[in-house]
Amino acid sequence: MKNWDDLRIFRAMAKSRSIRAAAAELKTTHATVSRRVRALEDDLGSALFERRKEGYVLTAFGQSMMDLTQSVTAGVEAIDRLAFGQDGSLAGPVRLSVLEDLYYKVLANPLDSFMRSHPMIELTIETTSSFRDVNRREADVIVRITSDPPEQAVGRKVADSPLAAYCSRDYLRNRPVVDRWIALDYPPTVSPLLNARPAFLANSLTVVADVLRRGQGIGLLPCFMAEGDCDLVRLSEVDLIPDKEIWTLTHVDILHNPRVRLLMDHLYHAFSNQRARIEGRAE
Amino acid sequence: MKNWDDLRIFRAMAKSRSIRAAAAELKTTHATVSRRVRALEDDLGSALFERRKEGYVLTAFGQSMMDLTQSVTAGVEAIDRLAFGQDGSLAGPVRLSVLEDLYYKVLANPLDSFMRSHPMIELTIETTSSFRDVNRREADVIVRITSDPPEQAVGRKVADSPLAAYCSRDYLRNRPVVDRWIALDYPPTVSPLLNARPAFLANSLTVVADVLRRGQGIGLLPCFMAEGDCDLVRLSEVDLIPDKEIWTLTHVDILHNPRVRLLMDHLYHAFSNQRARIEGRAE
DNA sequence: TCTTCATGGATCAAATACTAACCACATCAT
DNA sequence: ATGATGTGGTTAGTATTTGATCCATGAAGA
Repeated sequence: MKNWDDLRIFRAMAKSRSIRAAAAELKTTHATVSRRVRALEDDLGSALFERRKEGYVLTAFGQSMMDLTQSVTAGVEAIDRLAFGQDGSLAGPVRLSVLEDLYYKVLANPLDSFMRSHPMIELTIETTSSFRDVNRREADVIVRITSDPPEQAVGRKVADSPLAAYCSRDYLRNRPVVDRWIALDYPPTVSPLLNARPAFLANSLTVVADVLRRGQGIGLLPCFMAEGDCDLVRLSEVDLIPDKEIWTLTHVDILHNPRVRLLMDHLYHAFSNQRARIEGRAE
Repeated sequence: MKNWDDLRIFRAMAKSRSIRAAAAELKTTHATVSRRVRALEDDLGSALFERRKEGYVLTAFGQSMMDLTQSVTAGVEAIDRLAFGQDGSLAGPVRLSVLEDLYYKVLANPLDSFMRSHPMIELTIETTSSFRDVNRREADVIVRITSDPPEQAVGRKVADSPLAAYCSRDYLRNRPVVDRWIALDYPPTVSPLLNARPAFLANSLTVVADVLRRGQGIGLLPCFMAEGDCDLVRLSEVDLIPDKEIWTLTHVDILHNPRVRLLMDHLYHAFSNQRARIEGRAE
């Protein structure tokens, strides 16, 4: 193979099945992707993709190629982690991935102080719903709400994240005989399911909380979302419902990087300080 | 990692421990190798090599890197073989690696006729003493004189290659009471060892045969080297000594390439036709 | 000692790859 | 229909990478 780097382009293209999407992922233009893919096909002597109306789709040969690039990619990812882990400097980048709601409700202040204490660390916070892969170093540290943390990752459970029922003071005052239930429809994060048919469904914790604040009904929320919110009241008649756990995670290869350690420690303390509230044991 | 292709340069550099040597292997210039290695070091953030008087030598980090590139290289090699095996065209390149002496004594005419029969095949014959690795597709087909063909390779044994004792007619006429022995000192290929202390040692079959032709003494040679040579006489008093075998080898991934098949078949027939002579059963 | 050879650094013109901008075409919602 | 959006192809100008060359240095040979 003339140019090993073409495999990087090939993989992006195979995954996104579109020249432009691959270009965006690779932070380049579609002209470059097009040219490099064609160069690779010329080099190998066979077509890798077939032009279809659904997009570029792998040929049988392309599929075999994709399988074989697996070990190449794994090697490159391991190299990236090795290099990052090797880096003993306190100055430099760390990337944190965290659910946006968790950032606002729990981590905003602690991360602010983290950045003040370590101004030489370039912290990138990626608040996202879809979780990043620590293997690929899409993020260096991940705060994940889950019940089973992934293999390969290392880290610690920093809190439980139970659910409780909340509503506004208003709603509580003029409470109807039959409660109106507001529910979250958002599988990847938390799954507060009810037998009652919900009157309102939203795929965002923020939206559910907002609707509850407006007095529209009763809803289940993770305690970190609602405890300490002066507009929301917890219904004491409904017990805490154990749900997910909160984990801080990283990869063993980069665990010894001092910036990763600092951030992991800081996160641990941030969660420790707020654990009572997050777990609904406030007051 | 910004550019996966830098790993190709890195590996060449690590193996040759010299910028210029790596450049030669990569068919580029030392300026490029120097730049790319530095670019990789910048990208990874740590030094890969240390400048010593013996040349560039891997740092501890570079050594770990080298280990991790193993799977990358293996993947790329598998890809190369897949692409070559995939190529169903009769027109195109095949590379054959064969010991120079074996080429002259056994394969010269058959390969000449092979090229005449298939003018669209670009046959590259690499006559070399050090054997090529079929895994890396340093050669597509290899004729190897060995007693244990390598794993991973596929092929067939095409002949035994026993040794016999030869000398010139001249020497035989004026034979001294104590024979002068001419011996080969060449481990990688054939190892005709004797208890008698040799009067002459050479590391080339051609040279040994030449010295024998000049009447300098008696020597052991593989039959393919001496049988049919009108200047050399076999000593009937010394029995045939079983030694190595001759194998034609390729990689399973490229076995179905039509050019590889044709060449393998042609080689098999070439050896079949001359088997009696090669195995010392001539006349 | 002096010469020869090979090594790697530095420089700049030439080759190459890249980006930005355009286009034509398809899909989809209005 | 029709305009908006997203796709990939093409091309011209630019930016980057490369290769040829010169240089200084150190090791090996005469």
